[in-house]
Amino acid sequence: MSDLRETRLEKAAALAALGQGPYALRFEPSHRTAALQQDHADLANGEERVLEVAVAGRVMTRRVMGKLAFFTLADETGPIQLFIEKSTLEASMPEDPEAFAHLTSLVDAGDLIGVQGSLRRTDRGELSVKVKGWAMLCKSLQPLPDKWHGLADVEKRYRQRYLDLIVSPHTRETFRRRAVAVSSMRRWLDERDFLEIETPVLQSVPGGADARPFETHHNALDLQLTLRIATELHLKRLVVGGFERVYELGRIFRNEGISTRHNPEFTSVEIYQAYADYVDMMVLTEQLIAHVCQQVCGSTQINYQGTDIELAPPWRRATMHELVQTATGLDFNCFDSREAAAAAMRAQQLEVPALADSVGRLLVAAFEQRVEADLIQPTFVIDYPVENSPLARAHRSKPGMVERFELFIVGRETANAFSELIDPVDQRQRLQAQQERRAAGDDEAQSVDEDFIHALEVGMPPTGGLGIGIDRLVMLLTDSPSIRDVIAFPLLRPETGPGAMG
RNA sequence: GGGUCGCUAGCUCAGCGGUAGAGCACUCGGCUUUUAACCGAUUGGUCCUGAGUUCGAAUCUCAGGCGACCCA
Repeated sequence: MSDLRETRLEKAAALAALGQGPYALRFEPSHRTAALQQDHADLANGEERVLEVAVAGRVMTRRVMGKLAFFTLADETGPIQLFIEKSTLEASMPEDPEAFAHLTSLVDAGDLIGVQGSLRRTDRGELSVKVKGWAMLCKSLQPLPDKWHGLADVEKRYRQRYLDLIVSPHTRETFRRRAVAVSSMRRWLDERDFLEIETPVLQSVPGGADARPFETHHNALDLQLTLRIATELHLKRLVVGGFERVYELGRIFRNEGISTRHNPEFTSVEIYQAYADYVDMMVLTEQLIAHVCQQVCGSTQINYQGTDIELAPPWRRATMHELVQTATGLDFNCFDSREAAAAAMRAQQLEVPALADSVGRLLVAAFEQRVEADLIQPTFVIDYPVENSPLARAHRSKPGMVERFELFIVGRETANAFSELIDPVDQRQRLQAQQERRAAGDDEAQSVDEDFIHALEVGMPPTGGLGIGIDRLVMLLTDSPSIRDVIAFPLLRPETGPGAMG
């Protein structure tokens, strides 16, 4: 390992002695490789094209055979072969009579080089740059991952993502798609007069979701602060302030476990539209996600882990009550006590969580156990019990319920929306009930944010609000099984011990 | 938090109670149509850690560490 590094440092010194860097200031490529591959697809085997090109990239493989060598050079768009002939190279580089020996002995796989030459398709049909000049751009001191197996160690893929990106075109494509998803989402919202306004990450009262926050401290004010667990309460303050369409797409932090669907920091977009309700938000959700899917995948029909998914609107809408009744035979409207519901659930071999202290919470428990995982095609699950939704408005016609939906795709919660609660008296009671649960030991329960209540007392228009988990959406659009596949640098335990990489 | 599996050369892995192995990579030599190039040679090890069983442990047992997958 360190032998390889020593050898490469020696080669770097040899290059420096030849006036070749090894860390060049700049290089001007004339083309990217994918464009060359595409534009010269018609070049016949063994033919050469009268065209001088300059390309830059990383040397991926080397095959040296006497007085002829083949390298593959990859730029961001992909690979192209270098056809390196001793006689040609040395005839066009009179300043270095050993140009071929230098190129083949001082350039290793992993180095970044620039080459210039003409285009030639080899007898075996590989489009190549026939090299007439070369320059070292950056000497690499570390080996590339195994050229055949790649980065087989999953952990190393996340820990050293740069290596994963170098050797895995699929990983590059995933992050390219993520960028397209985010930018097309912003553009769609901007075109509809939504304003993106940034709200604080550092908060003294975390709110807007049931989750444990990360804690931190501001020295100058000697103030305990938490990282935000949602953007909801500040975006609503902006609606109170008169912005009728606002959103924020950004990072959220929740102090919880790590799984294939959870990373402690993740990205959400929250969208608020004044004078709208949750039915309007359903339409907005399906339009927005279908649009993003079209932009990213070129179609609204996609395949996720072997299952075909159709994202063209309209999507199925079903109440939580109906879904649970269909799946379990239990009609939760009929239960007049928690015990009655619990007994009926046990009769169906459903687990009855001790923390679920009401019929509504049991309904949610039954939903999670028997329905959620089977909601493969996009489905709006509508009308939730009030107990679990302290920021959603009471249902217009169903007592004990709120106007809320969650969007499920491939069995995963992907979006959450309400007709927002704008009654400050009701809101205070709901948050106080949460605070009591908190005092009783539920550390995911919410607290009372007095300034937020004050804002509601100033008056907020009827508003529809929506949150979408960007990471889970990107997983869907990139066919990724784990959230770690769509986060460039997912949280990992730091490496310790003598081999630690920092 | 529970279960299953894994940890041996830089990488991918074999070895499962008796001298530590292969392929690739690296280094050196050869080679003008290769693309996992090929041919030859040389390098390269805290077998995750600790304790135990044994004449003898990479191998068996126990504990711990780290990771992957599944479940909650």
